[in-house]
Amino acid sequence: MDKKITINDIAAKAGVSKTTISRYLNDKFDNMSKTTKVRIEQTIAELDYHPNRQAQALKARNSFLIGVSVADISNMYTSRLLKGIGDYFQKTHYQVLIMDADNDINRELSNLEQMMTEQIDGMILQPLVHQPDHYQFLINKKTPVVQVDRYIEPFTWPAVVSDNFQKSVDLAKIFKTKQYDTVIVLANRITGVSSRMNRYNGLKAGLTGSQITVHLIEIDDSNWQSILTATLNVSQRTAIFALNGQVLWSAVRFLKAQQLRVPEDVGLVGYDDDQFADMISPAIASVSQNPQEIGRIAAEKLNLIMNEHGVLPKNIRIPSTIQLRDSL
Amino acid sequence: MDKKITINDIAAKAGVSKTTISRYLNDKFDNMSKTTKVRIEQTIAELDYHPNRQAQALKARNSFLIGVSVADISNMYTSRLLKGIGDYFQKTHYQVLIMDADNDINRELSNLEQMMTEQIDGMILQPLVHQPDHYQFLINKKTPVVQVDRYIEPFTWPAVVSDNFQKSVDLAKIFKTKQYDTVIVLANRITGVSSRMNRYNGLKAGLTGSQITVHLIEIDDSNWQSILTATLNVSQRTAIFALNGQVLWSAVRFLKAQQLRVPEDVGLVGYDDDQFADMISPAIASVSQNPQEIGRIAAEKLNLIMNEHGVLPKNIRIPSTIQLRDSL
DNA sequence: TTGAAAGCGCTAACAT
DNA sequence: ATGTTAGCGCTTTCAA
Repeated sequence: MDKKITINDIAAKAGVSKTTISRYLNDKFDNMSKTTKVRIEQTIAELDYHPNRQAQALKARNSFLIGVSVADISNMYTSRLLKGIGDYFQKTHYQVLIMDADNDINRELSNLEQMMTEQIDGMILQPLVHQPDHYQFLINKKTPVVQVDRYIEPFTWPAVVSDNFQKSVDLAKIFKTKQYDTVIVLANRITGVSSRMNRYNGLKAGLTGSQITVHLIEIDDSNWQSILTATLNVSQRTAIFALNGQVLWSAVRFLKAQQLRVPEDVGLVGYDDDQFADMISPAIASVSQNPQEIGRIAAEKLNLIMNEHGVLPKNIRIPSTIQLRDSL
Repeated sequence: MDKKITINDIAAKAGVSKTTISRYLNDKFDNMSKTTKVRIEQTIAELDYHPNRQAQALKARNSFLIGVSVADISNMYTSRLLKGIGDYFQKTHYQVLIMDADNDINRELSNLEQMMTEQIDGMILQPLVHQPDHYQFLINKKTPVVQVDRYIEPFTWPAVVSDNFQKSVDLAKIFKTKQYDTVIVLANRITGVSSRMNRYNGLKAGLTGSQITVHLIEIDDSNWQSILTATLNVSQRTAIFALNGQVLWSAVRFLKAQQLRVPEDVGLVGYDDDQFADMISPAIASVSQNPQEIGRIAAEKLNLIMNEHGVLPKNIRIPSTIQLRDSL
């Protein structure tokens, strides 16, 4: 390994004090002679010097690090979310530290602890848990936080989310128009995940006063398939509403295996994964979110909070779009 | 913002010197009285103290930061790659700094510069460019690097990749058996991307001596669709080989629009995105890579290089699997 | 069993 | 226009 070049090496080689080098690094050229400036520039290039960020951070008393905690890094929603966050911070002097909770509460906790040790200046959090007391240590710390996709209640930090409730209300209208008598909501465990709760509750709200029955089936339940079959057997015209991309594909797989036709035997509508929903036959109706925009706005909001304190917590809803296709 | 708690605060409150606190933090209990240990433990818990990583890094002369540079963060391959990398480093004391080049050479360069400033201890690189001179500054720095998915030539750093060439040779056999007379390779620009080159060259190698013609069509070319149509018109039995997931879906979309039947009118085989390839009708044959394993192995390898210097550059191939389905 | 003091690479207040 | 110096939070040598 090469010996690391420091500010002292540059100072010595350029024949000036390290203060002058520091001034150069921080663009303080007001009182610097042209010659000195050029000489420093050359020396830095020659030795390929990069100022040590840890030392700068230590001195400045902040780390220029943003922590991003995601529930599960390996799905499209997250990828696009991260794209948006990265695009924004790319233009700033912050670095992004992404940590994957892998849907494991203990791992999330350990990640958040790590972030504290890294002295992160701010954080974007897709919380695994709905209860604020689980994040109490973070709340106490007063670290700037922006939530994405989901939020804890009561609101402690601003959240940037999709308009989940409203879009389910809209879907309810469609179910009524198409004269379904049963809607099965297929989801991962919804308790404690605000986005899923809102999708479920929005549907029920939109359906009040109608004759349509709503069933919730969680695929974490090992015998969800038999529950689903049983439910289908006792209903006339049923639609399945899959609350995320992964669940949608489980549903498609199930229907294929059971040789149930869509939409003749059962209607189907999902969330996300638009480009694929569009591709299969019949094309599947879905609610299309905008995770990249959610990420971008969250990053922007966080930057605002970090640098001009006192912005109030607020719930920011990014519109999603219902893509009506052949499956309903 | 709360005043940050430092080692001095703990020392003062616990009534010992900061040396002793430091010893506690670094598990040096050999000569520490039980009482002192307990008192420190309590004080740390009470004040919710987290040692400052920047200060530790400055002292230790390394950052405990790993840089990961990916070509494009928003696709499934990358997500799963990152999952593997994260899972590995999760168990170490390293943090992972993920940077997205967004397929932009300048942005990649800027990211790598940033990483130098962050004093990263090591790097996992999915290079955008094939030529070593583009990465010369990195090579000079002697930063430990492991390449993933692709590599620059001649080999400078070890690379963990899929067995691209071999799997294309295997596919060639299948094309022969199924008596195709033309294979169209559909891809993003392959020049300078070793994985794509190997897939293309493997196919040609496997086909030498046969009567089968190979055409390469790059979808970056704005009129790829007309080129494709023209090619299909002059051939008898054609198969399309799409070199990655994204391109595969472009192909599916194209064939659907042209109302060409698969496999009757044209055969189709792709790469990645297995769960979707499996879902559509007809199910599409595809080569299934293992990006999570690639990530894990790369991380492991990097850790090895960083901590026990002198491991020689080597090309590690992770097997992928050909999933033969109805589309061929 | 514990502490004092020096120093990691940088910035900034205060010189000159 | 530039330099001297103290100090950010930590680890480590040396001493007690």
